Amino acid sequence: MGVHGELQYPLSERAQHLLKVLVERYIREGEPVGSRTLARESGLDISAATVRNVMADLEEMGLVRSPHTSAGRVPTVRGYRFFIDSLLKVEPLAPGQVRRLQAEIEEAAAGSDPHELAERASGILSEVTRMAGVVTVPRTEFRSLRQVEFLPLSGNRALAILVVDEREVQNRVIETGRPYGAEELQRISNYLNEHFAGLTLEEIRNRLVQDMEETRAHMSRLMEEAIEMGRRALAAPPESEEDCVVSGETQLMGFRELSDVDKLRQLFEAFEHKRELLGLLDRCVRADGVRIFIGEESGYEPLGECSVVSAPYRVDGRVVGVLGVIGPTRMAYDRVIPIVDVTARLLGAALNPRA
Amino acid sequence: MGVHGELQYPLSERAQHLLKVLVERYIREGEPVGSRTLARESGLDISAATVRNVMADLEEMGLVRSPHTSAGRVPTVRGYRFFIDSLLKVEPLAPGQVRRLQAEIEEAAAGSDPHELAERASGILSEVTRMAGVVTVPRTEFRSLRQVEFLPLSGNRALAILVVDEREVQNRVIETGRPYGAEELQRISNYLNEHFAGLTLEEIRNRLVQDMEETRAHMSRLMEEAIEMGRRALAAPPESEEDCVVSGETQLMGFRELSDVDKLRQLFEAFEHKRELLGLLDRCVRADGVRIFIGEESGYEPLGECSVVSAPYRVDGRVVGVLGVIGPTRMAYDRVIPIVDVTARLLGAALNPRA
DNA sequence: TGTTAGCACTCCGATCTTCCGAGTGCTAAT
DNA sequence: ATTAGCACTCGGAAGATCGGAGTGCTAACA
Repeated sequence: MGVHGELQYPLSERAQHLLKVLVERYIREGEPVGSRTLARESGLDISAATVRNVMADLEEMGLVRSPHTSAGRVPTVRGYRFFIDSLLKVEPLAPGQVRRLQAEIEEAAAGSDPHELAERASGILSEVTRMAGVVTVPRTEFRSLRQVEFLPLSGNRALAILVVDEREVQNRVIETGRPYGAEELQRISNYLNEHFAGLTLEEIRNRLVQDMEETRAHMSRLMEEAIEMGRRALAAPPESEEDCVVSGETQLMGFRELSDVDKLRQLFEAFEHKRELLGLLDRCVRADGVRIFIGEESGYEPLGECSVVSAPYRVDGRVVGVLGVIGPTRMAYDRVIPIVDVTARLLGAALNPRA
Repeated sequence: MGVHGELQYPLSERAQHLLKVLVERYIREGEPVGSRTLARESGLDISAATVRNVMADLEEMGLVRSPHTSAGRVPTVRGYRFFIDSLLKVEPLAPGQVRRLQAEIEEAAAGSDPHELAERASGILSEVTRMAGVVTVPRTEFRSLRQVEFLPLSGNRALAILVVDEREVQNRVIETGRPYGAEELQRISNYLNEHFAGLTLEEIRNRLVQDMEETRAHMSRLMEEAIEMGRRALAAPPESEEDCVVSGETQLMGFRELSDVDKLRQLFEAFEHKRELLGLLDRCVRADGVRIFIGEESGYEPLGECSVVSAPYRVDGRVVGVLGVIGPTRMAYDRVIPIVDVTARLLGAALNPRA
């Protein structure tokens, strides 16, 4: 962080303090802050007129603006940015809160498939922040295959059942080129289970390609078919709109700044087109911790009045998904940031293969 | 139909016609209809004053009302009811439309699990009606078991995998009382598959209870365990909020009558608490065809300004689910009713076990 | 008896005005 | 550099006005 908030001119201690108080107050009250109020609130022994001078500077730097001549000031996107990067100090979440979250996440993780888990996690985020929660379904690439089964279907199709990691069952219909009988399929699954159970899906995928090329010469018919079948069954499923779960959108209807039905509609439509959201969230997988997009920073029009606070979550040190919270730009970042941060860790932990 | 719309006093032909024209016009334009307009629009050679007299009658009977002294009239719930039950004639859907729907439904049905199918169907309904679609996930009670497998999990738990009807795979974690090994479980599934594959889940459930009681005496250990395991694996899953899928809620934000953010919020919150919706939809499984709830008729406050047009869908003659459309009371019933009707049939057909 | 023209009346909503308070920018004094 | 003072701006709330659409009622008419 920090790189975003660089300013041409350094800001005096006092100006920074005033900006901080202004943003905090605006977040709390939702109304433009006037010089008088700010002078009083700041704790500094300073007159309104002085504050006005400072405000003029801040305005020139693009950190605040006034909605009209005779209103107070509100933070601009840059103002929020600077506030978050340099002024905000985030308290760690109270241990009690952490425990509560942990309990909820673990309960959600017990015996739900990944999609359901994402739903639950998103619901939890939404409930505790009173804004919208968003969670991507955890990637299963790096989790290990426990067992695979094939069942014949009508025509040249078969049903592949993958059991991953004790918990999750994926099933896919695959084209087989010709009809296979149950026993044949049984032999194929035996072969695959023998050779690949315990490896991660990704490893298996690589191995399959490799085996195919290396040993093509002295491969038995069975092996060949098994490998082909495995390839089809394990082919990475297409990125789906369903990989991104949003919930608690309704919460956003409570905010003044979103009381315009048209804006609201745009926003909600955005939630339906999850592909864009996915793109946005993807941008934060490289970041190590919490990443924040303020208003237009997301580069996504309908989120103009909103901020996204997001964090990747990991299993075994690998990023397998992203979660976050979407709310009005004017949100209590100091409260939301640690929540997102902790939830990401907890979700990762809950996903870790058990002992 | 019909029983709802009984009136104390019979309505003259002319009054009925005027009511019909009024409702149609109101649905089209969304604004109270005045006597002058109505006189012109009715096609009858009649003066505005006469219309006013008729209106007074209709108002007394509670079929129309005026929002305020000097506005035109709008239909009341009873007015809509009478309109739908007695005045509306529904054209069957154009063959082209039917084919389009059919194509979409069948595409959706191909290789999706029931939940996904419900989502897709709901999406289709929403898209074609430009209102919100709602679909309950089809019950699997009456579909036949194809195969069952058990895999050991850690602790006293096992994973049960049920393959139902060629297409769908359900999996559940069950408590087993003691740890079981893979071979043991294999024998148990073999036993169950041998005896029960091909029967419907419900039949199996009954048989299991029956077998348990009848043959307790001369039952082998294996049988006993297999039956107990089967019982657990097939136990009816609890009714879940997820059994009801709503989509396209956003569409509702376009309607004038729902432009109040608070109302809208209530409505959207209602969509999140699907249990109530389920209750409402359940009330229409006994009806044979399309059933309509107008505004307060649903008995569900947040739907006050909305109507629900719903129909059960069947597989093998049995109702396995309900689908419908939710929109403003002022909706084009003549268009929506056949769509819901046809979609229900098509969905049923698409769910029918293939040859 | 049912229909119609005429008329006085009501009420909504759009438009305009007024007015107050909050807040600003600027200037001059400290 | 800071402050008090002051003229000025602007938004928004609270009326005031006004036109139009539509009504109910009455009296005349077929």
